[in-house]
Amino acid sequence: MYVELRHLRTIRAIQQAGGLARAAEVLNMTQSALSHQVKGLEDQAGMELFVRRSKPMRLSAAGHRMLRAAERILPEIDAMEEEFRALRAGRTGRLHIAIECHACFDWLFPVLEMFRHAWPEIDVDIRAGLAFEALAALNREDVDLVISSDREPPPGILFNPLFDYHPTFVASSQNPLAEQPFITAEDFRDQVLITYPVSRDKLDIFTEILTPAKVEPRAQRTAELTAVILMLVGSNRGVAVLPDWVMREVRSNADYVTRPLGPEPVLKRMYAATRVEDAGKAYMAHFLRLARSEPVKLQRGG
Amino acid sequence: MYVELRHLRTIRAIQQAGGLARAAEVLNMTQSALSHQVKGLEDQAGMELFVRRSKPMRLSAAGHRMLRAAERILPEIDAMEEEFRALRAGRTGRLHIAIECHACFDWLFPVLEMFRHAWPEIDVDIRAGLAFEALAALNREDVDLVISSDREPPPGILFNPLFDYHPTFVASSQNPLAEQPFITAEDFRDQVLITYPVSRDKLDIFTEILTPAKVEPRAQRTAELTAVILMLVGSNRGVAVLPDWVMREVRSNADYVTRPLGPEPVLKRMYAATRVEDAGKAYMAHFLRLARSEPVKLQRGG
DNA sequence: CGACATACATGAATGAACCTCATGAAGAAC
DNA sequence: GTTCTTCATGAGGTTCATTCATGTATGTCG
Repeated sequence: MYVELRHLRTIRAIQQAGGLARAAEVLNMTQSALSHQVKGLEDQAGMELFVRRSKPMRLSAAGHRMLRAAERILPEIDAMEEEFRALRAGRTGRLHIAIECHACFDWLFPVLEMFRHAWPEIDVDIRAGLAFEALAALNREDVDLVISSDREPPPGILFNPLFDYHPTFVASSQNPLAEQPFITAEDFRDQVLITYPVSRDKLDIFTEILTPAKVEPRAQRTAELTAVILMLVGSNRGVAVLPDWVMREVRSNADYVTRPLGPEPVLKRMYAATRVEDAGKAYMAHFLRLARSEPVKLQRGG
Repeated sequence: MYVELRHLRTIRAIQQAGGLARAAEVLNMTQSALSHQVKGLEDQAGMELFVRRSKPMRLSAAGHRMLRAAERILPEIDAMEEEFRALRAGRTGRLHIAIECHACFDWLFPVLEMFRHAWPEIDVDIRAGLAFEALAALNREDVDLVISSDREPPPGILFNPLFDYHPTFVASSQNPLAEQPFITAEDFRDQVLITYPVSRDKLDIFTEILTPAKVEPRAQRTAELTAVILMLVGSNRGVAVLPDWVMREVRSNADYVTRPLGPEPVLKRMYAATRVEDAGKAYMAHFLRLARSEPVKLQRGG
């Protein structure tokens, strides 16, 4: 039994138009075509879908069952097609974001909140968990945007610069290092380093400082949340290196000291990686604009 | 955009099989056919539904949207097709019943209850309201069975006899007519007659007694429910004529008297009208068997 | 790094499915 | 009874999905 949407449309049209000839007009076909089609469908179904005793033919019991299916399914199809039209028009789309940078939650949430208001139809999501191989996921279209500070764009991927930041040292004000004007790799030998639970090549402190200098901290422990890391640092259980914008709240707090990594301060750039073919999309451009300006405002405001 | 179920099946198969070639096997087509089809579908959609950068091709964002539609719609179709198979096999069907005879609720409910257990898949319903023109509704396939005591079967309709019954007079034991051995038309001249709220040609007392004798009762009032009619009769607010099986409960009650209509008792036959083409159906035969035997048992049991 | 295997795309040809046209039959309306 | 409406039917043409044969790109293994 090979039912097709065409058949469902026919069933519905005949019911609504109250007859085969009228339905044919609605469907832009000849009455003959519809008659043939109904006959074929009834052959497939193995039973009569219409009662022909009275003249304008009417649905039989079985026909009513099929009408029910039609009335469930066809609106579903219409909705999908409407969504595709919107998709083509660029009014809607998907923005699933992967973040390689844990601390980015800080500014990403406010940005997404603003974005959602401007583009309510866009399917927005943050996909944690696949921090690994986020760029591959971008290529596979598992996600549509990756927040990253990598630098070598693979082919087909665009790295849109967002803003610059300083990976910044933070410690308890009781920590001896609080005396120094800046912090170097060697200073970490005696420290417990607190980081996000991700691989070292995703952590600025390793990629920029420790790994090049071949220095290993005394110990390393991890915490998921920025607030937890700062709490541990505040109680002098260790030191951390976080992007400067995270320091907003602790800079005015006497329990903490923040210091640049030195001697010359490390400067890194945050990127939003997208597929090149998404570059032209209006909602994508809007998101990038927000992601460029809002974090900076937050930073200044703090 | 002419989406067809074939396309939805394709989308789902490619997703499940994890690739076009494998999906082609599942769908019993060549890989080439599927490739052409996907291309056509993407032309229709106006965008790529699959990502071809990596080798086994995968759904794009838009493709995922279509997959969602497929996963909603295809089970719906499968369910319908399964139902049609069951319909062809006679395991299922529809049994919508119209009753021209109000008092028939009494035995119809127990019968339907038994029937539902034996044929749980049959779509059972009682359609009140269209007591008028019930036979026309049967022809239009609005209903599948009509409980009636008419006698002239229209072409295409089968009148299956169920059982015979006596329209029986019932009154309060305080009513003077309680003295008589039987009741005639003339006896109603001084009585308030209580009936169901239907036209006179559906009421035995009129068709069999009063109309032929051209007798009009003193007054007529109506009540929907048998229990209400009996209550009114019991408090001597009027008299009624009901099928004998209804009297089951009141016959042993000293407040009531029941009398045959006379001089020779009126005998009527109850029928279940069906379409001739439904005659062969197993569930229909089963229902008729129940409707023949159960009311009689109820009558004896009472 | 080159050879081989795998996976998808393409083009022409075939054939089935669907549509139209012309016409017939059977109710329904007058 | 005549006429109008409504659906059915058959032949013929066109469209469109599928197949076969082959090309191309990607992934994999020695």
